[in-house]
Order: sequence, then structure tokens, then C-alpha cells
Amino acid sequence: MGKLKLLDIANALGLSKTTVSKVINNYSDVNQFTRIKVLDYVKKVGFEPNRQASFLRKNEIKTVAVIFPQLNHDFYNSIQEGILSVSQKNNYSLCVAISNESYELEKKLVFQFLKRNVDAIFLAVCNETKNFDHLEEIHKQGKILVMFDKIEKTINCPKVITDDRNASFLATEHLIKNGCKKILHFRGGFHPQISIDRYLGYRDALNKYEIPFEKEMVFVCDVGDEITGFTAAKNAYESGIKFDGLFTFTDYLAIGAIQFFKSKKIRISKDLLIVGFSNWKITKFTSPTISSVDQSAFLMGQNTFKAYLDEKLLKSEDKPPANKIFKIPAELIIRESSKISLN
Amino acid sequence: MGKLKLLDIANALGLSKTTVSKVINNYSDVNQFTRIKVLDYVKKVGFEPNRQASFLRKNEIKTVAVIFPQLNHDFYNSIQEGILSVSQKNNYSLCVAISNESYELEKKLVFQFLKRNVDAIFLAVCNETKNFDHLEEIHKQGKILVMFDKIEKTINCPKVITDDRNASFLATEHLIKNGCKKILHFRGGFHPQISIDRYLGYRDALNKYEIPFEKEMVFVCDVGDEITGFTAAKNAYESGIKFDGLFTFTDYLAIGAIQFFKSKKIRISKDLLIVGFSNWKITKFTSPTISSVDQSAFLMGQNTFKAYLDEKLLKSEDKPPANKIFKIPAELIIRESSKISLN
DNA sequence: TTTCGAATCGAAATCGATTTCGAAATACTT
DNA sequence: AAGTATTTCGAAATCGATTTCGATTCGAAA
Repeated sequence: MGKLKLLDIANALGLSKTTVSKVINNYSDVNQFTRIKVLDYVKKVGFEPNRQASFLRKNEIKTVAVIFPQLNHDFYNSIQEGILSVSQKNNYSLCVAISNESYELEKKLVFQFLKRNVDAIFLAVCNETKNFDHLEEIHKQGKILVMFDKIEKTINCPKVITDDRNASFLATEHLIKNGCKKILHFRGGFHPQISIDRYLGYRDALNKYEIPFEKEMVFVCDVGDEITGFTAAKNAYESGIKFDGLFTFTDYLAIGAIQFFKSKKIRISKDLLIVGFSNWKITKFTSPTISSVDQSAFLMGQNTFKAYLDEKLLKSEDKPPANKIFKIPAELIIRESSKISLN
Repeated sequence: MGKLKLLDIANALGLSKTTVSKVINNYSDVNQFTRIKVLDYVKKVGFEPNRQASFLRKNEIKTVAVIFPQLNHDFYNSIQEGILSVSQKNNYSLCVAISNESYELEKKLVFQFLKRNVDAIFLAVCNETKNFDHLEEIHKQGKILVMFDKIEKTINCPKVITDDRNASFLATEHLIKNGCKKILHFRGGFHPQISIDRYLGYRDALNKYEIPFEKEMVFVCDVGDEITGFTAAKNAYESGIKFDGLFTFTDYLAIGAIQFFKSKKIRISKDLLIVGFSNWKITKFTSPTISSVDQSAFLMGQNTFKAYLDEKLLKSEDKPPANKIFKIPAELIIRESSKISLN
């Protein structure tokens, strides 16, 4: 084993460990020649102070934690990659956990991480979560909280989200511009902010192009999976209402819907244009390929970590948590499901 | 802030912190009534010793690190979920990093984690990695190494892998049993063990059913993506050899191949049966859906962490690293691409 | 020459636990 | 009753850093 310690460096250079430590921590009361001598030697032997020992006095461990509601999902996956891309560069470690969309687990994980003394917690709130005391606790313990994707507006902290409303507006507008006059919307539940915003974007577009909004065109899909999409499509179909466009809350919903409509011989991209949301990888491979909104998850991850760095700076000046919202622009990717086909 | 410390507990109970610590660490020289009193109180106030302080004496931080070559991949994704499912239960934290298939980055990350004093490193070796000194270093520093998926046989440590050879045998056998007599194989590069094993499984099946092996039927695909699959299919087609079956090293290769064969009006599941490998999520949604080998990545993740726990036990008895190999059974999932269709 | 301040360094206290070792109390042997 | 063994506890050393504060040196100002 025999890892290098501060004392070893000090002995090798004929100095005290105090002085060596001061060089490493950039204290001013060190002679410049001594400083250079130490820095050279430290670099040569590749010394780095023991993080855990250092934590005892500095109360900073250079580790952040992120809690995802799920991970078997391209979107969160890319967010993780985005966070890692910046955190690795800044010499931070990243701890990862999954709340599995359970409030209880989310709460447990937050407390667990606080006990481990991580410097910050990044979190996408569970759908289920309605009580936010555990998040307040993060601030009470003097740690930093950054929310991403699924946020809770009442908590003061930096928030990184897709510009859902605008993105949904663009998606719906695209359908309208391609001639759709009666556009269905499969929306998410009533609680998550993203579900609300995407719904509002849909309405914004209808408003702008003076298409009357009809309640019957909107179907609530609490779960965003294929089966739900299939069922919603069935309900829409059997309700007898006419439609020529569909904008769904998730790509999964679109996939399920397509399965149903195909079975009824409804020709997608002719009788019906469809746009999904998330640009899930599979949308490129389905038949037809599915138009979707790309949320630049990677960018979102990067911005989450950057927001933490900003916040840390603020905290060092003893300022309270900023309530900044970073909106990451989304991009509409057009594929077969919404291209007009004439044959 | 004011987190509870050992001393607070001791004061509240009229004991010394020594005794309280002994209870928590299960020392035998504590009166049973004292022990119960302490345990009750500790549970009541939810005290847990500061991990970093504890580390200084115990040299154990209850944190493990995992390095993936990539993460935008269902397979590694599920492995991470598997690891988390067991590590969270055991009150461990998990640090995650991505080597991006770069040897240099892999090396850097290993040293970074060693500096952070994690208890163990879990690793899937990069394709690029040919020097393994950084892995030896893990043992030199008295830490535990567990390899999964992409392993290096010359290093002594627990290894968790898919039973690739057997799985590939099953996949090829399935093609044979469905009447294929001339089976192509798109294999991976020559270095990674998984590529070799899958190739050997293919040959095992040919042997068993006395189908002569022909070198010309095997195409080396260094990269496992769609484009490579497309190209390999093109090469096979243009070489003029006859074939009625295809077993690919990855699902991506199969997808690319299908794209090419479709363009040539070769009817999959009639003129040609195809089986991929990995059971990537999209195989359910392509057209045709693709038969594939499911590696039970989740199970693999779980076993990786369990292997660590075993190894930790061994180490506490001062034994050297065990060289156990855990083979996770794989399962063949049959879909349209390899079902004989008569119409 | 004396005094004062700035520059430079290091001894010791500190962070919050664990572990060693010895003291005190009690029980058990002859 | 004296001596020995066993329980039970806590004072102090320790892990490896950071930080406070006092000591020393040296040159400049009085």
C-alpha cells in the first residue's frame, strides 16, 4: 500500500507539513521559491491530499450525487453522460441512484446521500412526490440542490429543464402547417410540470392558428408506455371523433398508437400525421419512423453540473440559493410519421 | 447544520464516546444492557457515524466505483441497474464513470478512483486496452477489482460474464434446426473475449450438426454498428456465396444487414433467417422484429456486486484475489426474423 | 542603535471517528 | 482471605489532512 502522505512530502523537502499544505491550498504566507519547490515535487510524485482526511476540516468532498426516477431510458441516460462529461473534467466524482419513481425511495436516497456528505444532490422529482421536506433538508444541511427535467417550482434552487412549452408548440405547429385541422393530444398526468407545459404548448399552437380547442381531443395518459398509447388510440378511434393529427406526450405513446392505427388500416403520414416527444432512439427504426422532439439531454446534463458550480460560488459568498431556471432549447426532428405522403 | 456526532450520543447517555463507538462496531467488551440502551438511542435519533472520519481509521468508505466503456446502450444500462439494486440494499454508494472506449481515459479513471479511496472498482475493459498495469495497481493498493462483460483473463480477480459461447451455440443451433444449411456469421474484432467466444459458439453448432465450416462465411466487423452491418451484408451479397442464415455479433449489425437485404428484395424469414445478439430494446420494434440473445444484464449487475461482497470476505481473511468466473446464462428470444414464414 | 512591521515558517489544536491499553469492579479459585 | 481471572469502561493515541497563532528573521524607519 504505502500511499504518499503530506508528511512524506514535507520530509522529502525538509519542510513542515503545514507549509506543504499551505502551498497546496494556495495560502499567501509562503515564499515563492518554497512554493515552486513544493509544487514541482508534488507534481513529480503525483501527490494528492487524502480526500476523506481533507473533508474533516474543509467540509467538501468533491463528490455530487444524482437521483434519477428511472434509468432504462435514453433520455436520463444521456443526461447522466452530460453530467459526467463536465464533472469528470472538474475532478468531481459522481454517485448515481435510482428512485424508481417512488417517493419513499427518493426520500431515503436523499437522506442517505446527505449522510455521505456529498457536496450536492441533482434530482428529477418522482411523479409520486408531493411532499418536499426532504428537499428542504438538503438546504438545511448546507448542501446544494439542483433540479432537472422534473422540477418542483415551490423549492428555491437552480432548475434545468427543456423548454417543453415552446417545443410542443413547434411540434403542433408543424402538424398544422402540414395541413392538420383536427389534432389529438395524448397528454401526461395532471401533476408533473412537463405534462402541463407540453399540453400548454399544444394549446398555444391551436390558438395562434385559430383552430378551436376541443376537450374531447385530449386524452390523459398517466403512464407513458406503449400499452397506454394503444389504449388511448383505441378510445379516440371508438369515440367516433374525426382527427387527422396526433401529438403525444412521449414517443412510447406514439408507438402504441401507431400499432393500433395500423391494425385499423389507418394510413399514417396520409390519413394521419403523428409527432412524439423525446426523440427516443427507436423512433429512427420503427415503421414508419416517428417525428419527435429532441430534448438535448446531454446538454441538459452539462448544464445541471454547471448550475451546481455557479451555485457553489454563490454559497461561498454566503448568498441564499438562486432560483434560476435554465431552459434548454429543444429541436423538432421530422421523420416519416409526419411527412405528407401522396401515394 | 449541527449534525449529530458520536460525542453527542455519549453525553446524552452519560457514557464515553469509546463505549458508544464500540456498540456501533460490535465490540464484545460492552455490557448487554449498555449495548441495548445505546442501540435504542442511536436508532431513535437516527445516528450514523461520519463516513469520512470513520474512513481514516477503518480504511473502508462503503463506496464502489464502476467504469463503463459506454453508457448509451441498454445493456450497460441494465447492468448499472443491477448493481444499484444490490448496492443500495447493502447501504453502499455507487460512483459511475465512462471510459468512452479509450484506454487513456480508463487508466485515468482507475487512478482517480483509487485516489478517492473507493473500496472496489468494477470494470468492463475497453476494446482498446492492451496494457493492464492500471488494473494490477488496484490490487497493489489493497482494493478489490471485479471485471464484468469485457474481461481480461490474465488478471486474477472475480469475473462476471455472459455464457457467450453457449448462447451463440444456441442461436446458431436454432438457425440450423429451422433448416439453415449455409450460415453467415458477422463476428466482432479479434481481441475482445466476447467476440472470440461468440465465434466459437457458432463453430460449435456447425460441428455438432456436421455442417462444414467455411472461412468465407465469416465477416469481421470491428465496429458493431448498423453501417458496418450494412457493409458486411453488401460484401456477403456481392461475393456471390450462397447463404440462408445469419448470426450476428450484435443486434446493430443485424439491423444494418436487414436494411441492405431489404433493399435487395431478399425476404427475411423466408429466403434468410437472422439472429442477433444482445436483445437490444429496439429488436422488438423493427420490421421484421429480430430474434436475439438476451444476456440478462440486470442479473449480471447483481452478480458483479455480489462477487465484490464475496471477495471482501476473502480479503478480510487475508487471502489473495479469487479467480472465479461467474457465467450468467443467456436466453434466446425468437422473433420474426428467424421464424419460417410460408407465404 | 532601537523599534516596528512584513514575510516566512512550524508547533499544536482540530475535524470525528476507531482502537489500544490500562484501570476498576466484580466474580471465581484455592 | 488472598490471589487470579473476567467484565466493563474510558483516557489517550491515532488516522491524514487543515488552520490558528505564535516565533523567528530581516530590513526599514525612527
